Amino acid sequence: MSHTPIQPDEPERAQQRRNQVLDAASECFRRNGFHGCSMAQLAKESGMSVGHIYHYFANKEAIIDAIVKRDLRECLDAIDQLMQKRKQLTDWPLDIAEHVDNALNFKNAALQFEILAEAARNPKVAEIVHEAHLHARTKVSELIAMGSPKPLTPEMLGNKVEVIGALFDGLMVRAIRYPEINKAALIEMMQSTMRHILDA
Amino acid sequence: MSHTPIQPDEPERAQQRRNQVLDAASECFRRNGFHGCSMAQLAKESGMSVGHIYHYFANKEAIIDAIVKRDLRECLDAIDQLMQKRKQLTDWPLDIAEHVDNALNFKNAALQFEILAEAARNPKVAEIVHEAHLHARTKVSELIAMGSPKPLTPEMLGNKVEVIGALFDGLMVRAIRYPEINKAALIEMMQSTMRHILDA
Amino acid sequence: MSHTPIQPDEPERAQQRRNQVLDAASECFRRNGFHGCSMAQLAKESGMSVGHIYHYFANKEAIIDAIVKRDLRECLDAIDQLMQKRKQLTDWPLDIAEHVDNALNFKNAALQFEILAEAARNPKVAEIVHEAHLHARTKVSELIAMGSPKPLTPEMLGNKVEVIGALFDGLMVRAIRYPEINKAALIEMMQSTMRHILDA
Amino acid sequence: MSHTPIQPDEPERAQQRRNQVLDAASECFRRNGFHGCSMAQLAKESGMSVGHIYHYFANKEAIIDAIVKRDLRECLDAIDQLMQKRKQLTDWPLDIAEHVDNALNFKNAALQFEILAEAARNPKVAEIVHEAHLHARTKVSELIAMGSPKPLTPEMLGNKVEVIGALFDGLMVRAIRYPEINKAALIEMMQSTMRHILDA
DNA sequence: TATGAATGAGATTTCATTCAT
DNA sequence: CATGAATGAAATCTCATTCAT
Repeated sequence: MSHTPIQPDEPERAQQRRNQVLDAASECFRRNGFHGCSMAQLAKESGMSVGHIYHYFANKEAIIDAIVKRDLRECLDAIDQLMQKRKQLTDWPLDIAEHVDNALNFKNAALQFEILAEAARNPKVAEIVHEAHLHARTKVSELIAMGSPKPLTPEMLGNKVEVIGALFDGLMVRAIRYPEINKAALIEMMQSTMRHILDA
Repeated sequence: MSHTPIQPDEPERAQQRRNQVLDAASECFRRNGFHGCSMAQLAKESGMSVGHIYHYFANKEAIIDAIVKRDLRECLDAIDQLMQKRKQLTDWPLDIAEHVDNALNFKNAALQFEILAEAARNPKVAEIVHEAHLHARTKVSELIAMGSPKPLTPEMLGNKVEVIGALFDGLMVRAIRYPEINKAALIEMMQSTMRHILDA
Repeated sequence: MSHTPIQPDEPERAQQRRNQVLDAASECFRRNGFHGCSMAQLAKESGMSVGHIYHYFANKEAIIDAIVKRDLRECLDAIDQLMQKRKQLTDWPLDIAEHVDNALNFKNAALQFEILAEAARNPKVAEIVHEAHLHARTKVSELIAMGSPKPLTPEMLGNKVEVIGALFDGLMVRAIRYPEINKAALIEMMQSTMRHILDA
Repeated sequence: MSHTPIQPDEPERAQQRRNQVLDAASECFRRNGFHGCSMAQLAKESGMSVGHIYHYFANKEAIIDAIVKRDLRECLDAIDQLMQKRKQLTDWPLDIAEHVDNALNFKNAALQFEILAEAARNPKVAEIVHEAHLHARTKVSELIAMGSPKPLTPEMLGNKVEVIGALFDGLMVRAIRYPEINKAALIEMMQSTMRHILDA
């Protein structure tokens, strides 16, 4: 004879509401930038009132922080998925097509640069970004270590991770600056380059 | 043989005033972003009145455009300088230290991401950025063609340019995300990677 | 049998707020002109904040348009009232005293000229003014047709309406240019003139 | 052996310069209104520098005043011309076509309403306008007295002047509100109406 | 939980006016 | 006489945030 708990799904409901805001913000920030998107727009696009958004987020900054965290978490998740796949593959570097696609995706890139620009002036965002980078670095290091024919010093490993990371991040820049890039040819050259780095 | 210029400093004075604004804007935009920097701040830092800035620029957009153009022009100039040097060097790729420095410079990177984020939503800025990319692409292509042991198809050449470009642009991302990066080790790996790409 | 309205005062409240602004604007525009009256003044006189006015009106133009519409609607209403009275009167033209009063009212006239001056350069206001004129023309036409001893062609009717209309509008000009005008004597001559026009 | 006077045509030159400004202002004020026309626009359209306009006019107000004076003077001149003609005509009222044209001229009307709106809030302009009205009133009174079959009391005369004046001023309103008016038919009815007033 | 009315600071832009040259 | 650089106040409009309901 348990009485129905008073608010058992409340946190869940709250989480859903938060996500409603974050989904709208993700879209809106990509399109207009953090500072080109007003709380009123966010309210309209998320289907809730301006005032109510403040029940879930202390202020706009908090929404930005959450978006940054969420986006970077998605990047880390993508790396995790890659690690799962990797265990079953022998010729791992061939599998980069999807990641190149991701890097060249305009909307992803737009948000990344919004985040990087914000990180360059907002210490809190800088901290979030830095932390995420360290996480990703660790994960990718493991991935590469697994695939390396010979044992590597941590320094060597770290350098490889950064250079490979730079390659993909550099692609994101092309999503904005040079969208007509030849993706297929690019993939081939990326693969060759990655093999060189991994084998070095 | 007096050659006092008749009125050469009339436009020169205006040019100087414009630069006063652009210098302040360059600083201010790096620190606070295009939209985090008010005309009042710009006026204070450039040492002229708010109203007077509008004698030289139609609106804030025009200042942003000018900053973007100026910054990209500086990038192109850097490439030109590199080409001059290149003619006297045999082992060109060794000379990248300065460019890695540049890419890892925090303030440069901050402005680049501000520009990229703006380009992602402002068509006029996108156009400026795209045009600059094409220019740079052409120049770097010449550079690489000169240094290539064997003749290359334009497509191959283009791919190499983009991948090498991506490498450096990716470094810029690290200036924000991972400033404690080991620059010296990075340079070595970058050189090795570039040699691989150039020789491919 | 309670009939508490469910939410009839929700839009009513908004309507009241809108009117608060329009009442202040009507006063303020008469005194200072559309462009001599700032949003700050409007805010102060309407007892609400500048920002909040923008919840009810998209911009100042919209307030001007609304004022113009409201004022012209009042003119049309005055004509309607006249038509009601007319049905019970045999000697209609004698009843113009009130309308002459209206025409000679300084504040009314001030707003009319503000509107006409605005209409001369603002197409949207011109459209509103034109439309109102056509409405008034139709109504006055009916009024005159009812009072005419003989049937009239639409053209003749229209001409009479315009000339009589011009007479009253011309009085408004005197409210500004010659406020010491002898109103009583004027009424008599206006009546005589109108009779002539109507009987022609 | 008279020495050439040092600055004999200086005032003439000055007058010409003043008129340059007033011509531009007349155009510009009609188009944009007194407050919609900046000194910079005035400078550009009059072909002289902003600063130099201030040599000839104390401030913008003074230009407005001068425009108002000039425009009203032109009206008085038109009346004078009419009086000249009148002396040679027996059937004077037939000659109103030109004046109806004038009243229905859009640009004239636009400026008149600009002036009236300004007069309603600016005491100095009100004074100028009032004075001009009195002048015109006197002149038209003479005109009508000359054409009257029987002697008139000054009051009767004044009333006739005001009503006839109102008729023409009312036409100006139509230039803005109802530009598609049938001018020919209007002239006929105006003539008939004026005869009635004059003969009363 | 949910709304949206309300605020006021601040952003961009314009403009009459002054002044050094 | 003539220029236009320079100023600073003020205008319109936006927006993050709060609060009564």
